Amino acid sequence: MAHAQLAIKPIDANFSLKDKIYDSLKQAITSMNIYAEDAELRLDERRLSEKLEISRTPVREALARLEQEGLVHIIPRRGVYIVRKTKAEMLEVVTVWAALESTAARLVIEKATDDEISSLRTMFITFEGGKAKAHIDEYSETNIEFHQSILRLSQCNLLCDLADNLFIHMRSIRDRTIAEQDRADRSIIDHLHIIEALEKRDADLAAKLVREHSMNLALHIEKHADYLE
Amino acid sequence: MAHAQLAIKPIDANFSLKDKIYDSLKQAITSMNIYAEDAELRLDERRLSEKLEISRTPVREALARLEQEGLVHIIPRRGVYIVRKTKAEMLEVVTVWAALESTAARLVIEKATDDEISSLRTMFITFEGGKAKAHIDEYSETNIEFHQSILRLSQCNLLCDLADNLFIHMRSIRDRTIAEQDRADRSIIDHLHIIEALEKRDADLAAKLVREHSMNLALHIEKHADYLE
DNA sequence: GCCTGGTGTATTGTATGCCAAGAAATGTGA
DNA sequence: TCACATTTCTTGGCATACAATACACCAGGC
Repeated sequence: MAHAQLAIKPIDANFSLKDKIYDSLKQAITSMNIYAEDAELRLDERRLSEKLEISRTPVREALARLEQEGLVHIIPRRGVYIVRKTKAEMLEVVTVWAALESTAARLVIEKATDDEISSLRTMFITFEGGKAKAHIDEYSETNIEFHQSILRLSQCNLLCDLADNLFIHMRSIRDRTIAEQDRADRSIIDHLHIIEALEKRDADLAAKLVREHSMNLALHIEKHADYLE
Repeated sequence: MAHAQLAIKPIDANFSLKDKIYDSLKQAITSMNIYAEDAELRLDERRLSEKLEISRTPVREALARLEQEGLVHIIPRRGVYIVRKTKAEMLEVVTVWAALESTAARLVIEKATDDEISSLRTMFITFEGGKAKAHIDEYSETNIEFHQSILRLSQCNLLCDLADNLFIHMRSIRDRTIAEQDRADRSIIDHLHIIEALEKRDADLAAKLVREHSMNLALHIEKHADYLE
């Protein structure tokens, strides 16, 4: 039903072009395939500002933030380039990711309710019994959701934020890391074991399983990710 | 002996005001006592640019980076403020720190030589036998050095960088966390145990000891850091 | 033909000016 | 005197102008 008064929205006064551009660029960068051979890694301030129909200043401030975050690299007087992680750097990302999620698992055991933990189970019902083969795409999403759920349930914002940043890089190569079917099946089994450890409130075991699960990804990258230089 | 060729250094062309200001401000912020009641948390773009004798633009870009890093908070049209962590946030910092250093310990065992590990011992010779009481100031430095050494020996840049950022916040309250003497003595004992675990190449034990050592700091903050709001 | 140096253009770095939003100060009426 | 409106001042947001550099291209000399 319509109100009799003019429906003025509270308006998000936190709208600043700088922030919008930051979000927009971040979104654009994370959703493009950085590792394609023909990927355009150069970012042109002027073209960006023209395309967004604003001046260069807020664009530059957004780029400064992205550089601090490690998504782009600014070479003075040369230009702005989207960062491609080397294989070694990607392995570091996964290693730190493992550290963060493993600690998150410990916190989940401290802080999450039984219900919250068991909610993790429900997201895998579709895939139980090795049906992952038929639904690899969906599974890829569920997989991500699972890991993010653990971080969320840890109720540690810093952990979530840092992990999200790392995840950007992992996401950009996920298509090539889950493609193999036995890896998907294996992954589901790992996840179920992790959930069991959480349900038993066995912090050491859960932390260990989470860490090993992530480090398996590291091993996989080490062996097969030749596209990372 | 002098070379026959002209020794031209590549010249650090990475001089950009933006970066210098960033370093300068970061240095200034980390070395001030943020948690003093009379601390001036407000940063004024114009005053800064006048004091540095440059324009506001590079200052703003430096501030944008500092915001992304979490050291300052920019409120649109209101001002720039140095961030004071709440107690809860500081606990998160320590928790994540524990996660990172614990993983670093594992990596040290994988990657460091026996010599590198035993080098950790030498920095504590001065304090052995409970002499920490007399040298608390020096010990505080050594303490920091120890933790940073572990990170360095892990040979994981990402781990080091992230930990350094967290350390900025921990450093700002360290005077009040090590002040008690039994904490200093206890700390040395912990460190020696950690070194022993590293020498035995017992990854699980080392990781556990490092984590617990850091989490003790969390407990201490939880109980005694009332100055954090 | 290749190297050297100069020139022009594209692009980034920095300075500056104007504008709008908040905050503080001031004025005004009950 | 107090509440509220108005003005003024402060301060950050954004646009734009100018300066400096990198790179491509070209011409001339060896």
